Amino acid sequence: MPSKSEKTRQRIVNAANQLFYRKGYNRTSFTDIVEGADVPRGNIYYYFKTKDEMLLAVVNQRLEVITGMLTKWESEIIQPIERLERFVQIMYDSTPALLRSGCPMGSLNIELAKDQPELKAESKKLFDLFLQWLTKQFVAIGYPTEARELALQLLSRGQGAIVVAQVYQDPGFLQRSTEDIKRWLVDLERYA
Amino acid sequence: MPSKSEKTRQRIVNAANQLFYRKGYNRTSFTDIVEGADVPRGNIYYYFKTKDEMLLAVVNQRLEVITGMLTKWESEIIQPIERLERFVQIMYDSTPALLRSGCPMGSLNIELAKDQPELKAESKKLFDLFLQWLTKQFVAIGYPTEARELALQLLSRGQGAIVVAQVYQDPGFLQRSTEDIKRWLVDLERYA
DNA sequence: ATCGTTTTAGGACTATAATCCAACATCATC
DNA sequence: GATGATGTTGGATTATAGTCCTAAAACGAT
Repeated sequence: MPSKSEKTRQRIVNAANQLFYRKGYNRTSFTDIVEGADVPRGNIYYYFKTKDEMLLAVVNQRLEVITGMLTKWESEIIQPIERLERFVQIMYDSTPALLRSGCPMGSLNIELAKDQPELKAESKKLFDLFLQWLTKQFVAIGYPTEARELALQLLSRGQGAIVVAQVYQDPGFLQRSTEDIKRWLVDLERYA
Repeated sequence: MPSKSEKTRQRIVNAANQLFYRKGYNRTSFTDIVEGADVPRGNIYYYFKTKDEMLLAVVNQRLEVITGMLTKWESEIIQPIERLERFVQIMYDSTPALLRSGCPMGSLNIELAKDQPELKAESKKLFDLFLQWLTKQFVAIGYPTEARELALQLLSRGQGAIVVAQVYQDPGFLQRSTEDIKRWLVDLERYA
């Protein structure tokens, strides 16, 4: 059972996670987090000394959640092509959040890449995790040598679609893009 | 001839423009701008009352520069397909800046889309300008009905390539992506 | 040269952010 | 149930950001 303290910590990380996504890292203040997590002002510093530390905690939590998701997909979905389709599908399923706040992983990296190299390195791990997993799937459908490049291309397509869909608040574009990507994947598998 | 005051204003806008690109809008302070433009602290408020106003000025300047560029392309390049290729080429030519700070238009929109809707609407104009121009070119190569969708796809591909190339600091990926896009364009024109 | 307008100049003021602290409560263990 | 470790609390402190103000300098027109 999680201790009371552990639960408080979780509340803080959850609040920070959501705020970093919705407002961006730099525009999120400790006050925001404290209010979001409903913990008294000073208490937060018992858990995290700096805002940077909070980002690490948030990224690590995301990494865990994503790892869990990908592992689950690998155990539940037998065909690698269907795993890839599942990845694309989740993008489509997240349309409302993506239109509102963009890609949680992409927008964070873009924000931090500007001039916060240490934090960017941290958030890049999210990309690495997906990249590795996607690469593995592309290997499995028969592209041992091009797998990594194909994984990068898949990420690239996803990121592009999300950015444009968000700029134009256009769920239709996101839908058509995800369908395009799925067609591309199916063709790739067919002609492997 | 530009008056002295006009030149000062320009220096301020130029400094802000560069800083907004390199550090992002929210992480750029008035102090940064004042130092970058080398004007005394208080003087800046003679030109811009708020930071928001500065963003408007920066966006407007960018719009003018881009309009000039696109107009020039239209007068100098006869074939619409070559105009489109030129658009892609400029992406490739900007590799170092894109790897460092991302897409000036994309990253700005992503940053402001989070929770600054008025400012986001302003920066969206940059996308609109490109979208309109690209749409016109796709019409010209024979896609009257799908022109806008193709233009969105082109923007999407560009944004995705830049994001991934920046995350992985990979100029090669950007190069391959721009080549892919050019091939796609050429094929589009061929089978119009 | 004078006068009114524009521009310069630097510091003052206010708001908000991040960080720290010292006293207090709670809990596990002996 | 006494004691040390763990966690809680709200306010205090400090840094930084954005905004404003007032006085002086520069400029342009008469």
